[in-house]
Amino acid sequence: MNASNTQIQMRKGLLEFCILHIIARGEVYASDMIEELTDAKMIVVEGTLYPLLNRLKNAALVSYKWVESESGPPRKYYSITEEGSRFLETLNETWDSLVNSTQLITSKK
Amino acid sequence: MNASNTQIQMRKGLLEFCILHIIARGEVYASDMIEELTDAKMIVVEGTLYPLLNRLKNAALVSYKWVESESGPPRKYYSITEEGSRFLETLNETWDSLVNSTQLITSKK
DNA sequence: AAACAGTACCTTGTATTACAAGACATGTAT
DNA sequence: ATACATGTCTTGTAATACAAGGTACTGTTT
Repeated sequence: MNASNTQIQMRKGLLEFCILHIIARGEVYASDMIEELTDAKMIVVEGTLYPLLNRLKNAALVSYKWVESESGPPRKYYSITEEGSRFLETLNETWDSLVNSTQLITSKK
Repeated sequence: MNASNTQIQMRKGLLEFCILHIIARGEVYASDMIEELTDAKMIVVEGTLYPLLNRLKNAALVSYKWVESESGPPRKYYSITEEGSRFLETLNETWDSLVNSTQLITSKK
């Protein structure tokens, strides 16, 4: 039990939420997402992201299309589906509630 | 992939943080913790809590003593250790950082 | 005393998921 | 050709919340 593992555990589940938000803003491919997450100090590696994207796609929360790159291999550009948008709304509520609960517990004297 | 599971995943890792906070405030036993978490709308069941308390104890972040109850079986009253207090401080920072990162991502237009 | 109910602690098995450490395939530059 | 960068994906491992039980102690009712 160490801080590093706990950080991973805390981040768990939040990634799905953040990824959906990023995709909801417009078409992006994996490296775009990693860049944005990294900029926000939310570290994620490829081995985490790709399976997560596949889960989202299998759940019909996102869709993708192949786009040829001008230099390099083709990319999968993801967009959010209607179902994904609805799901994201419930996640927003879940997150607000969770922050609220945690605030309540951790700020008590 | 459903909201209920995602809520569980989001809560994952936060429990350890919240439990440590509750114990840090004074001696409590399991039912006290469940009551406080439930009041704060952070659901947790016994099958989750007991293994978590054991992990914390094995990591020397908390300690406990048996206390006879006036009615019913004896209780394990937990307190936080010095090491636990230090650990909790790093978790506070981790949480702040995580909230900040999430805020950054989810509020972007 | 025997049976029951309430309280408190704990365990086993399952599902989920982040990560490490790779593999593979495409395009560009040397 | 060879090397490098880019992009997608897979396998195996570890961690942990939960469901669904079990065990043990105490007091109450029959």
